Amino acid sequence: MSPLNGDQLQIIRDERKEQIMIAALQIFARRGYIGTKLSMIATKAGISQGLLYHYFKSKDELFILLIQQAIQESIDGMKSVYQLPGSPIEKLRALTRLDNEGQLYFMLIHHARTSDGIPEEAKQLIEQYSMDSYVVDILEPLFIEGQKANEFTQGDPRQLISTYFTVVSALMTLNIHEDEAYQMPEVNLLLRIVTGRP
Amino acid sequence: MSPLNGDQLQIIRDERKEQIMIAALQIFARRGYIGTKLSMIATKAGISQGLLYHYFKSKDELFILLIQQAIQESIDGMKSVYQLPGSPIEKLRALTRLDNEGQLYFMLIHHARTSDGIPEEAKQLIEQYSMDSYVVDILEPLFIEGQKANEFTQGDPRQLISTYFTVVSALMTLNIHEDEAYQMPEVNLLLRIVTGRP
Amino acid sequence: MSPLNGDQLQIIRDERKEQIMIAALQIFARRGYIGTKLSMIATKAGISQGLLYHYFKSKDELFILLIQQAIQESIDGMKSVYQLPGSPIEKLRALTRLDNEGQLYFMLIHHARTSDGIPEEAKQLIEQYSMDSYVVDILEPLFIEGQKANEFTQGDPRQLISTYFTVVSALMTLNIHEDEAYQMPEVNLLLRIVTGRP
Amino acid sequence: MSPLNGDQLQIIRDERKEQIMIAALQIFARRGYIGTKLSMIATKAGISQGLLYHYFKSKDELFILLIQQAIQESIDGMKSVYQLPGSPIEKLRALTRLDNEGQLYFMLIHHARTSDGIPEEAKQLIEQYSMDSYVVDILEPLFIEGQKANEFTQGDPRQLISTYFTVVSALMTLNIHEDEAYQMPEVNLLLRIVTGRP
DNA sequence: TATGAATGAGTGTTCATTCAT
DNA sequence: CATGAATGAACACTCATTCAT
Repeated sequence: MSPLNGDQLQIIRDERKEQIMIAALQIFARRGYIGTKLSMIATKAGISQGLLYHYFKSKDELFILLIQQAIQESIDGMKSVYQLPGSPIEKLRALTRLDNEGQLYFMLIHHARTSDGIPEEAKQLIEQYSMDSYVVDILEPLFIEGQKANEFTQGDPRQLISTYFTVVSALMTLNIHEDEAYQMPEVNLLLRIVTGRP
Repeated sequence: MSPLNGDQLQIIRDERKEQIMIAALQIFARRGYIGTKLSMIATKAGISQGLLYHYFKSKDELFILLIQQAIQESIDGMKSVYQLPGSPIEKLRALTRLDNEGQLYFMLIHHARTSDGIPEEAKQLIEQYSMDSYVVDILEPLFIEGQKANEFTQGDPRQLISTYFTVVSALMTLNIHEDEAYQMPEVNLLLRIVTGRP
Repeated sequence: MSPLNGDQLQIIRDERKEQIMIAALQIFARRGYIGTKLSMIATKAGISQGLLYHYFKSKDELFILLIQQAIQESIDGMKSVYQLPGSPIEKLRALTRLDNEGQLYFMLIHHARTSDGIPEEAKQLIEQYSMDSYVVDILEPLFIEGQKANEFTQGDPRQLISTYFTVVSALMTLNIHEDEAYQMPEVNLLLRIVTGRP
Repeated sequence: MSPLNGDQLQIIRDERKEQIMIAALQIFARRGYIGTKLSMIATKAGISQGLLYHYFKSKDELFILLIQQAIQESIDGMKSVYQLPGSPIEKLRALTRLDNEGQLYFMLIHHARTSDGIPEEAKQLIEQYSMDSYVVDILEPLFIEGQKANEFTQGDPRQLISTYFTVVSALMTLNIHEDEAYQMPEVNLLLRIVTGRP
């Protein structure tokens, strides 16, 4: 009945898949794996629950794909820091102000790392993507440059990255909830960890 | 004539109750409210599931009691900072190194604050225990003293406390998982937020 | 393109809902609220237990809907007495011979009135539907007419209605069980309460 | 340790057993078999739940014993009608005004007869105690005498008894609930069934 | 492809019954 | 005898997943 050719169909399929994943990301990131019901995702994506299973084999698969995407986006984001303008400290400040989708990816990873009860494969993906092998590697040149320029405090740059990244990562989770009580700290206060200056 | 002395019975009851709450704390803190099944708590406490209901009316009640305890312990912990020896900075450093149970309480509160699906009463308890009214109030004298002694950076002490506490609080969650990847930062690095010095 | 026409779907839904309610009525009426397990209803309706929850939010809701229906049917039945042929005494005789479904509704109400452990809302519905405000009001003209025609005994018609209705109502409960021991009385014997004649 | 001899112990035992049965009767009669929890009986009897099992093997046994007692008391009550003073109609009027405990027994039997889910043995006891073989047999001489004295309406006395007894029995259930809506009918109105006179 | 009805395994909770003291 | 802690087999209800249409 449909005159659409194979390619067009594939494109529609991919768009629909992307649309579902965006909806899923928002809910998984805020509610965690167990707290997320497929009905929520379906409703947010504007489709029926059954249709989810035409695109994803299971809740697990959908979650794992999101984790993979989150890891990839996160790595890409880190790498793009070098394209940002300004001095090392300015680059880092800009990196710290992630856009909303970036924050969701952070939260998703943070959640997957700190919760029990998530799919085993997701756990393993997260483990592989350890800070040492990715984030720290990527940011090391920036920090070394910053230290040379005397913008950053001295000491092991890898440990500095690790600490800073951990703090920022943990704070994302709070920020996304717009929780008045946990006031999102001033970026400048956080940067003190790296700069060692008021 | 009575099979067991009333006092003895009460003591046994209290011990058993405490034993269940300790088990529950460990699981709730790590897995969150929804992710925690009563069967897990029962198994961890070494009792049957049904017995839980001799001691607690419901999962909600158990959770709420834990939240109350967590808040109380947290407040007490904060207040005890003034009994610690040393200068303001040394007091704060010691406070930051909480014992394991303290960390679990932190995680529990952190979790309750950042998750959906929590019992309404628990939510409200957490709200009442906002940083402004408790933590910040309690720590304000310490920070002002630190600023006078020029150990702490200048600026609004309340904002400083809020930021530092938020960061430490968020990091507790990671530390408890003994997650090698998220390396628990050096306390000294964190203190830079407060001291403004390397 | 849509798999099923919206109207068709709604019809199927309504039929299925009706089918469940009929099954539920039979079991609730005989076994009472507490004595009725959802598995019984599901089995009788030929569906799975989980499916019940696509049509009714809870056991309570299902029960309350049945009570509402029972009250409505009961009122409608009373009102229809005036469409029946014959003299007042003949009309009343016909009304006393209710069909099977009518009897189930009577039993349901009877049960809800005389049992503990019923949902609060159901209790309230029953209270509102007190004899005074509905049944007695509706039947009063019939009884007054019967008294004028000298077919009914003299005295307060409202009290007469109340008594007669209470007796018939209580007897329904027995009849439904096809209990040989409690033989359903001859209608004529019961009518003596109203007529005051052999 | 106890200096009590065997007989005294047995007496105490029997008293305690009776005390439990009285408590059980009140609750079973009002709430039915399923609706009655052993904890309710224990509380009402002022003993612990466990102690129930020193006197009764199970909930079923307790219920069955009560049914047996109810049947026996009911038969004895019927028989005692002949000791009452007055004419047949006055005797019947007095019988209809049962004391509270008698009403509870009626309700218990009524409940057991009209509910599903009660122990099989209780069901069988009730069946054996059919009206034909007991109640009707016992009351038949009274009714025949009443008919001879022209106090009662003519016709099959056994059917008359059956009807009257059924109506009274069903009404007990309502009366015990002190339900304003179901107004307990005037005894005189009920007696019309038997007398055929206003 | 798309729907939503349908299923069943699993959760929180209750309660008759048993048991150590 | 007497207690109340302890158990486990239900029960009401939820939700990921399947399936007929």
